[in-house]
Amino acid sequence: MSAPDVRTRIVMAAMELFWVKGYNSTSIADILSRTQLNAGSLYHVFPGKQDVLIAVLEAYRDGLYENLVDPAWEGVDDPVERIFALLARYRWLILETDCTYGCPIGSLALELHEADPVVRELLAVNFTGWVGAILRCLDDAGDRLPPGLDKQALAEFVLTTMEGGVMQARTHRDVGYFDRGVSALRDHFDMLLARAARRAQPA
Amino acid sequence: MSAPDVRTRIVMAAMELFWVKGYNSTSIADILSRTQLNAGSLYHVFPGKQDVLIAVLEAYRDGLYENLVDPAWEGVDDPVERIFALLARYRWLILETDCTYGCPIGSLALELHEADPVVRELLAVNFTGWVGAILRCLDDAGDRLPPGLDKQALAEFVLTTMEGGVMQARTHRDVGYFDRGVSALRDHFDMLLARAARRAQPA
DNA sequence: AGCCCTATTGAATGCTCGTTCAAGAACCGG
DNA sequence: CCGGTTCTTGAACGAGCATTCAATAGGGCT
Repeated sequence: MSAPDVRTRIVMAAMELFWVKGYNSTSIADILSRTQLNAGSLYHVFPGKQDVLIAVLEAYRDGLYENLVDPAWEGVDDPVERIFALLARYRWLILETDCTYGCPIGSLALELHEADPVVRELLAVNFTGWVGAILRCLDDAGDRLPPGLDKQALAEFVLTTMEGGVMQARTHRDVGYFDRGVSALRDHFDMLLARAARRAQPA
Repeated sequence: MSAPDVRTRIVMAAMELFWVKGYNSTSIADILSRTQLNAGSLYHVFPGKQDVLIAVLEAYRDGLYENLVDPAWEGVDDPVERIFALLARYRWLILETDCTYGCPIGSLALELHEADPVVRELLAVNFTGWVGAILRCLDDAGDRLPPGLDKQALAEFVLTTMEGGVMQARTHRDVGYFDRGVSALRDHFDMLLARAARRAQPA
């Protein structure tokens, strides 16, 4: 319950500000006023603004399960349903933000056009972590999915569905765009599950 | 062959700069040096920077078929193949830019967090136009697709696949992410076409 | 108390940005 | 060739930006 240290306060404030305003549109002054710190304190901990971004991306990477995946999977055991539970969590975030929600990683990935290699690598790692969580579900689904299915590709496709749905929902300010994307993915899974069942049934 | 007028030169330069560097990272000075114009000339035509953005988005909207769709569809008549021909064009763009390609509209949609209503509407209209082109293909495919299929949703799903694939390909600097997304969408279409054929065959 | 190292303060710096505007050039109808 | 309008020039402005740093405070050790 003790006050978090300076570094943590900065990272948490920057996390939210980068998410709401984007990286370039967030000034150091924004972070300072939000954290009630002075410029020197920030620059004592971080060499520069980009290093704050790096710390934010590391925080997303390290908090993936704790902050996003585990809450979404609470009370959901079926591996396939876990995938859609995670997507449902994003739907909730969209509603909670009046359809202004944007995936923090996706937004940063598209905003930073000439990103430093370290930053780009962290963006990629964040995507890989997310896809890894889905991949775990697909592995757990075992032979309910067709044999020979490229599970890595399918896991990436789930991320694609989320990112595309979030992007369109925000642009149109309408969850329907997200819902229809998830619905299409659901059809995709249903067809895959049906195909696997058809092969398994006639033993 | 005569030199294009000032407005056109500005819009064309801004189109490329916004695409390469993003909106916020492109300065008026960038546009001026690229067009060899002076500040006064730009401000004589446009009230401000945002109006340049609006003109750029209108140009994308108005040039959708001429600059993107028609070239992609040249020599491709089958409506379903036209969808994948359009995606193939994006694949080519990704390769042409060494996997740094980003959809101009998608990038702007995620970069502009607190966008003016006019700008947001134009972003939405651009998406709608793109989806409309896909929808036309789906309609042309007629009863090759299952009856009762939500074609609007499927068309949006194609956009989702493109945006998600482009985003991941760029972040990982690897076309494979785009290819696997398209491949998953191909599977999706194959399964839909097979389902429709199964229903039609046993007359 | 005295010392040293770490942490904080907040004004100052230099830069870039979008935008303005008075002055002048180019154009055109009569 | 004149008068009026449109377009261009390019310096100037003020605001906001990331970053620096000398001065100061705090905390732990002897």
